[in-house]
Amino acid sequence: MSRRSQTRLSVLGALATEPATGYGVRRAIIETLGHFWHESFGQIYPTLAALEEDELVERDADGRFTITKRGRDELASMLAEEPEATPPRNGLLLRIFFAQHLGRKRALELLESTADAAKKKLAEFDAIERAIDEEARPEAPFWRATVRYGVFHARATIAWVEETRALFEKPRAAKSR
Amino acid sequence: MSRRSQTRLSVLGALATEPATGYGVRRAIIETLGHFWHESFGQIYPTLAALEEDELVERDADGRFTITKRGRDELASMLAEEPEATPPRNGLLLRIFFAQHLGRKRALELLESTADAAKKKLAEFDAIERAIDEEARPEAPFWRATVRYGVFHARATIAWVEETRALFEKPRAAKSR
DNA sequence: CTTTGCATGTAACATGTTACATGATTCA
DNA sequence: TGAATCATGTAACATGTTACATGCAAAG
Repeated sequence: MSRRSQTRLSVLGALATEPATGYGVRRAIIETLGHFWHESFGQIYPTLAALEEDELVERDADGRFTITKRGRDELASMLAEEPEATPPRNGLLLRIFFAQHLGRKRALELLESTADAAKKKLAEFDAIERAIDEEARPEAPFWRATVRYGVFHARATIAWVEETRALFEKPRAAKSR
Repeated sequence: MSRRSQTRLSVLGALATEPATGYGVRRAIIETLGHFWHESFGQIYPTLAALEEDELVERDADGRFTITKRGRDELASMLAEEPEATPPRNGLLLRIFFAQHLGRKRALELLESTADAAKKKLAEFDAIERAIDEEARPEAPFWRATVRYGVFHARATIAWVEETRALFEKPRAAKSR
């Protein structure tokens, strides 16, 4: 059962903040968790149906879904489980690892585009941080923590590119056969 | 076609380094890429059969697979593609984001176990770095780069936990930046 | 009156994991 | 002899994406 569905968790979490339609759940997830979570309609609608079946959510008169008491209990219990250790699959590192077959020039280009993407994210995170501060919701510390995670890791990526660029530019060790 | 199989890429890459049986491919991937890549037998065997069908690999007398010339070309071309942007699904951040429903104590425990795991990884990365230096292979700069990525990001996680712990322990002081 | 956004849903497909079946070889 | 490791494979299942079909309502 290792790969229990975290879709349920994300949907219940979204509804715990605010009742919404299926469409609205997706929008909420994109707007708030977009940088580190993703759900598609093909997952959300069947999940909502299953949650309703289990009486964890209810559909109100407007067609919006509201989380029930049992739903909140279930949410708390799912949150308490250890986060699923996603099997690691980092496409960037796969390419760097085999970069000998890619060539130095392309490898350097890959590094640059990685750094550019990280810098773009940093700017976005900065905007999100300010938005959270302005709203001053009770959830603010938690939301802020997720954004800060993004900031720390984007900076780590940029620093890694700096170091790695130097490593790749040195002709000494990086000569391919 | 956005979700092209990167299993092919990892298997071809492993065979470009050294011919191996299906079992050996898996072992090679675990030993070398284990921290940022994963393949299961259920993927490897059908992938090897498909690669053989496409004449990208050949089976030699001992039953080991060897990459062909076409296989090397295909590998180079796959490496040149932009890394797949894996839909973001970070179970830790999902829990942190909804941590209001989890409780402060459990949230802090989650932070601590995250930091512990990161510290353990740092030690492992350190050992791998030294092993790479000792072997002195031509691939060393690239292998080293992947490990260094892990180091930078593990450190980022530890630093983030430090900051976040403070944020959770006294939610009033949410002004730092 | 047409485009855009809201809203729901499904079917086909792609991907990937887990559990199992099977057998050979190596080594203590 | 018995355990561990090497080795191959498949079937059932879980998960998730993409493309499509459908329709309403608001805005321009």
